[in-house]
Amino acid sequence: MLDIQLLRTDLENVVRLLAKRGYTFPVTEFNSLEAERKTLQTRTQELQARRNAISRQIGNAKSKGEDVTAILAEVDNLGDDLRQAEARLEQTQAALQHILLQIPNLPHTSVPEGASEADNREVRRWGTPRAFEFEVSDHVSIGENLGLLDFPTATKLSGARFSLMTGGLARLHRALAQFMLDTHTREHGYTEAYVPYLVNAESLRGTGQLPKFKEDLFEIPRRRVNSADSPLQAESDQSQSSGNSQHRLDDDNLYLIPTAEVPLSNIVRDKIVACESLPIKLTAHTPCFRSEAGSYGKDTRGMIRQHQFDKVELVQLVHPQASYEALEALTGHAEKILQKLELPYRVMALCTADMGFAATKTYDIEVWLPAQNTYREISSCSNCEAFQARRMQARFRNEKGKPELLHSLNGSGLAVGRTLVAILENFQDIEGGVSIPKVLQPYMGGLDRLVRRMEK
RNA sequence: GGAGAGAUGGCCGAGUGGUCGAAGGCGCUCCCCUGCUAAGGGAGUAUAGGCUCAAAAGGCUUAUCGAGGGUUCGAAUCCCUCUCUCUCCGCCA
Repeated sequence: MLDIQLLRTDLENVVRLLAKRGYTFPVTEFNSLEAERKTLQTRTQELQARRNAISRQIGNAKSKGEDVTAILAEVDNLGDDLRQAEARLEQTQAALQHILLQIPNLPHTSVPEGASEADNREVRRWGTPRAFEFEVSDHVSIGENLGLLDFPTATKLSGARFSLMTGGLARLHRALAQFMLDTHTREHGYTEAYVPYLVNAESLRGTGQLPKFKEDLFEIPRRRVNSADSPLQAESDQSQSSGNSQHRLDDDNLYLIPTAEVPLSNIVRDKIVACESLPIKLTAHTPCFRSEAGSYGKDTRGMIRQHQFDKVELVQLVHPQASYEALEALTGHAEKILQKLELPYRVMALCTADMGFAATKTYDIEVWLPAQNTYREISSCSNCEAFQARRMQARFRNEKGKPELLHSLNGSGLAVGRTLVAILENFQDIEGGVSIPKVLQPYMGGLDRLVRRMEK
């Protein structure tokens, strides 16, 4: 969420910056709502002040045993006026809030301007793609030929975009997650966390998935007893507006996390942490769930795009002055994993058009996939500045002792499934085996190669 | 799932309709006193808004006592709904 003060004082600049990322700010609507808000708020507060003053007067008079009927007559119609003003103000503020929650973050000055992902800028490359002396297979063929990857059965169990791994492949998957966690906790100073995989709407609003990207999420409705058949309940239900109770019902639902960024970042929601406790660096290995609505036909083969995938997430909550430095460091932490695994990759600075909703600046890390003969995203590292912190009311006590919004960053370190894909494809051999990167071998009980087991 | 008890500031805790953003204590900050230490005295110490001001300072003002709604001129206090926490019973990895 952007600072509404900024919209009031420097709207022109905000509109210009948002246009860079292809977002058209509803200027007229905002201005008229804002003007309305101002009038209504002033009037409401005046009425409230009057009510408070008169009530105080009544209290005074009563304590002295004086007659208050004269004063009471004075407030006769104040109540209605006030109620009306309050209701209209609330409506206007809700409308403003609605607009505010839909506005993406402003791009940082260092972000390349662009119209599509084609305008992303390569920052650096690491490693050299291996030259194969045979025709490479993709991870699906490799995994299936090993007898360790089974999409038809996964489809039987759940449907499209799920996968089933067994044996050495399942273990390799687990080894990867362990290896990543160990590296980040032991070498990069992150604290490991175990987090809920189901979160409430408030948390998702905090990190920016709600309200705008609801259709990307898996929603778990809370079972509620229908109280309509209980006459006692039904009666009390009528006292509430139906719109309100509907709203509450929605808000009560839980959602499967699309990324551990949500639970990790929301740890500081509604908190004011001590300045000395920054930076807070957290990592967690979790499954992630995405409905992938709107990606029909994209990456339908294999485990690149799944409804459920594992990821080791990195989150940092930092002092505002340190956030861009932290973004470089965090990206480096994710890169380190690929380096240790000896997987070639490149780092892309996303252009204004390709960045996520909450980010001011994002680096994507793309790993080399021989079968696709291209680099594919395996991590996305973003600085959100105060955008999420403002939604979450996540603050720290600054040097002057005043609460100030902190900056939040997140990045994958890394997507486990895609890393597995990269290993299968980059380390395949001519016999259909896959050698296991050195750093993973201790996690595999010393195993150095996946091979097809002889059928008995 | 059943029965009960709760939710107040950084923490503890008082407050059952009026001047309460909230007593008292602890903690913290500053000042005073005291060779040092210990003890003592004083002052301060929530957050988010709005209006005003060129800005800062300041001034005026609103909201917030788990959340939402209601009653009332007036709600931390009364009523309703929900959420969460704790205790006991049952069930369970």
